[in-house]
Amino acid sequence: MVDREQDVLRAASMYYLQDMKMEAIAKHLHTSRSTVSRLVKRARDTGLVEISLRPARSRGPGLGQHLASTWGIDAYVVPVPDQAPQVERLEQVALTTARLLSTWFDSNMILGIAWGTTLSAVSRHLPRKPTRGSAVVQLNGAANTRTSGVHYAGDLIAGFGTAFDAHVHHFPVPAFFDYAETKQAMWRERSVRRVLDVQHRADIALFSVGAVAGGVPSHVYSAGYLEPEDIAVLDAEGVVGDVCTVFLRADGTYSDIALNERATGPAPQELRRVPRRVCAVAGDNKVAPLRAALRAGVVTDLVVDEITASRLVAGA
Amino acid sequence: MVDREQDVLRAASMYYLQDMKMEAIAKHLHTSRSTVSRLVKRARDTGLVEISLRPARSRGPGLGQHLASTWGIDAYVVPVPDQAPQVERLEQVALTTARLLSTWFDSNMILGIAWGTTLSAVSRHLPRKPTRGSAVVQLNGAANTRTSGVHYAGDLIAGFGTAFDAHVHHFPVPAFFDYAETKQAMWRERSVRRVLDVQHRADIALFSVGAVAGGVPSHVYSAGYLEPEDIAVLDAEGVVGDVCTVFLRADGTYSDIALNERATGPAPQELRRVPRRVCAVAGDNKVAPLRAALRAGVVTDLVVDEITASRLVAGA
DNA sequence: CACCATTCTGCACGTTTGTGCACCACGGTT
DNA sequence: AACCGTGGTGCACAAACGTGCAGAATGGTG
Repeated sequence: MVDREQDVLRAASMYYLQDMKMEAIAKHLHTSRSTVSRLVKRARDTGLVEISLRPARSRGPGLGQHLASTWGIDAYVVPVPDQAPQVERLEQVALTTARLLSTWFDSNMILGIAWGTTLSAVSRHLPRKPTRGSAVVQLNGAANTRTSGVHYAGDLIAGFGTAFDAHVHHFPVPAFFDYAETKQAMWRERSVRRVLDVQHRADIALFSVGAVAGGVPSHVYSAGYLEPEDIAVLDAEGVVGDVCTVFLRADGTYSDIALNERATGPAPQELRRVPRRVCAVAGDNKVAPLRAALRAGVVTDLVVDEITASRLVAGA
Repeated sequence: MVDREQDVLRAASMYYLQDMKMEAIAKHLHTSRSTVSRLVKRARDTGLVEISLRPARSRGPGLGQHLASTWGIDAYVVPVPDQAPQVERLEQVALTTARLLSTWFDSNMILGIAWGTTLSAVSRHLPRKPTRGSAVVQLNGAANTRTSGVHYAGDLIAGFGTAFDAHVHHFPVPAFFDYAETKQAMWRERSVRRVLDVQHRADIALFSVGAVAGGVPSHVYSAGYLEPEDIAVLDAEGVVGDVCTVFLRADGTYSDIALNERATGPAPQELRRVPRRVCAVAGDNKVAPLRAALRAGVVTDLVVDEITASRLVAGA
């Protein structure tokens, strides 16, 4: 066979665009129906076929529409069983996010990503969609006192990179500096500025929110990034969670929180320069930080499971 | 049931985005599997679900890629059986065009359309996709010496209008004026200017090409729009076909063709102001005019069947 | 209230699609 | 040349899906 991929394309086109039965396609391609089934599956897996739903804002009333109009965002509410365990909710949200992302991201674009439990789940579900001239950039540092974070955040970013055939830009700094002065100093270094520059040109940012308290603890609070006294200070300040390692209060404010001077992620104000800012959230303990993030205006596209969404609306 | 459409959405989301079996979805929705099958079908029919293939330009070599790189366009080559009759080729191209169009067109956009056999076929395959604040505008007149053209072109445009819930703007002029002076005069009228103004703001233009000679004769030449002496002049000028009633020579030139002074459609130069210009073509006799249209640079997105595409490439 | 028309539902069945398996073709190794 | 691993194929069966049909729910009308 001269060109295998050509058949994948033809099969997909005939199947999805022209509603032909696999039987008929098989005859056309001089092969068996089973092979056509496999060709079509392949087309889906390699991201050649994109299946998407129109976002909530253009639809009738409902949870999604409510979120959309209340916050002025596009909301994707993922249906989940009524008492689904947190893990499953996370998994479904991650799957949906992965698909949406792969329909949005394309050649010559730059994707900025944070890291954490949610993002890691997203990366596991990414379909492969080869692009050209695109890049993936890490939005905040990952090193802490115990590890360089290279493996954890590195693998994560690499996952996005290979899914899209994108260049990857790592951000080799700790999640939090110990001294704000070090950050100031580093931010003047050209190696760091290069990464910051790529971040500023990002077309899409993908992140979740971190919760200070509750069920599945965010990496930020559990992996030795913060000292006990830091956490005590956060409590005192009324912090409910973070976006890209920048801490937020319940009302969405974040300036004058001391720790943010030492954080490496983009503050909401900077983040808002990215045209499309996708936030994927699942979990009861993330309701409060999610509301804070919405108030801070950092979200343009929200992917959230039904249960979390209804708690968000209810507790408003 | 409080909200029927909500279930359509949930079902589609679970089925397409989360790969759940209909059985499982049925349990969630407290209904039967058959109902879920119907919900999902409805989601497809109402355009809530969009299925699309990545265009040729980002893919490997092949007919589509060749067209894409030769002409700098996005090409969608529709696979058809080797000896498919012209009608079937047209039908398949129309189906694919209809789908693509409905993924591209959205709220607050303006769609300009020509008319003819091909466009009529496209309108038959349009899925319903309700939008808000959008409009459809007729690009060229349709009246001739025998009918006002209102029914033919009118129904066609209405079809697009209802598919998208869009306002429709008719263009109540003949396809060709008998005297160029009349056109000049009419173009100063405010009723006409209003339509021209909408045309100028179009985000997408949809048209085919007309062929002077051959198999399925274009409406333009067969429905009494032109007098025999007009056609003789066209032959003498070396005209191979038309785009929106503007005639083109094989090399894509069109100025100084007398008849174009009396045509009502936008000339290539004006047409090129529309950001996305979709051309749907099927049929051997349309190869020459298609090449002329490509040379004139009026096409950004081409939908064409495999056979026509290969003749285009071959005879270059 | 009774009536009809319309729409929706679940069932049962036939159709369409997915996949484990055995097999074959090919290129690289020993 | 014999060997082996990888990736592809068709078969046959199992799983998943679509749809005609008959009956239930809904919503006007007389």
